[in-house]
Amino acid sequence: MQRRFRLRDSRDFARMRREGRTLARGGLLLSILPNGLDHNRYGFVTGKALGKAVVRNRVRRLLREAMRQLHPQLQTGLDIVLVARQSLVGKPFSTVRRLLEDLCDQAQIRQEVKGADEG
RNA sequence: CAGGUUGGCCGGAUGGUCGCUCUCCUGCUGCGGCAGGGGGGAGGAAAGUCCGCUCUCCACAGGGCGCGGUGCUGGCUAACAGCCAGGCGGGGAAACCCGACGGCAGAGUGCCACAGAGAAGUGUAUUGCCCCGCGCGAGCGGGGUGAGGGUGAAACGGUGGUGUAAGAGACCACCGGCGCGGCCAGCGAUGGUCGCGGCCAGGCAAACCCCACCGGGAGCAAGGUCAAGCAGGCGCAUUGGGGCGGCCCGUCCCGCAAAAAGCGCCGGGUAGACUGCUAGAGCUUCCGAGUAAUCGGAAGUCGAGAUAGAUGACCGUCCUCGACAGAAAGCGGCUUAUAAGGCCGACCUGGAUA
RNA sequence: GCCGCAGUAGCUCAAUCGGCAGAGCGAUACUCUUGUAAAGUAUAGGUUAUGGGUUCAAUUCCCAUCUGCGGCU
Repeated sequence: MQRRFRLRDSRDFARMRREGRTLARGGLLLSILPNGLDHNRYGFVTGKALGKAVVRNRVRRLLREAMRQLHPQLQTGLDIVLVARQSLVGKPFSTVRRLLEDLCDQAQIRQEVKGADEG
């Protein structure tokens, strides 16, 4: 996940909390808000309630990898924030990936990809 | 061979594809970057933040009081509450392990609940022992005494004798303990030995305190440069305001009456970029000094630098099947957490054999 | 990352200079009532966060650990 695709400004996070659309499933929160740019920006929130630094790093890396694989299929011009909850700790990558796909389908931000029949 | 003590090392290995971050080279560029290739990319504890420093700012970091820390001795170190060596005390048959280990006898103050006669003062007397007086007698009154019983976590030396009405360091011998002095060994803590003394002195300083030594405060979110942005107000001449963050002295800065500037307080604005930022008390090997910690020298070597915060995903192979755990300025320690096990030493005890 | 504070009964808090850990609310049982509430009486409830140390004796003093909370850009 390159730096220009990261969501970094705390005011953007605050705007997301106020105006964003939020979906939740299985210990994962997905918030979406249009950003007016020609690309997407992503933010990952892994708070201290998840555990120690190793646990938080692990969760964030899984989320980032899952989002990286899903990125070409998504609509552009969105700010997307993923918030991890306690129940996500210890889940394998396949579970996290499937959870994220389901959330994106529920939010209807996945573009129609021909020839891709996953899930 | 069996049992035990102790020190150190290892903290999964390897290959492919797709990604992340830093850096170098080449090319392109609309100077924001992009493409290709090469290289580096978490730990022994990175952790807790318990100590010590480097560094940065507070003008310099000065004296006294206060406050805090350390506490056997010598050494090592940039420094330490760390390490090494030694002493003393305790545990163990031994190897060895543990110890905040200055001073209640250098002075003063305080506390020692309950129980007990008495908890530290030249103090006390329930039972007991002894003497005197009274009474036919059981006993009662007065006095002496502190050994025994009893209480307690702790009770004012122990044994034997002299002495006495009964006794008691009241006196004597030995022992234990304490203090002083001499000599010997040691840099020293201390140990050994000889003599003298008073008869014996309770415990607690992780109780106040005393003594010796050390410590100015804050912390990389320190600090510096640039950009963007906002709104100003109040105080500052006589023994004024402030640095000084506990106080005082001393010292320094500003002001000393036009304005400006400066300093301080309150309020408002910003949360971006660069820097600090990683070559250092560095690491490896060898040689030398030292019992050791460590130090000196030579040669070689460069091993993270993010900033919503880089190590991940998938597929294989092998093994003894993988724990605790993730850098945020950098070091030296301490403490705590740690799977399956493996490897290399040193030493003690017992047995067997030579 | 750095700095600081706290932990006692189910909850909110006490406990002098170290000397048998208490109060209010709550809980349980009983009385009162036709019944409930209120009121009254009684009872239980604690490894003082955890583990060591000093002391005759520790909630208190010291050290380490765990948990929670706050501040600094």
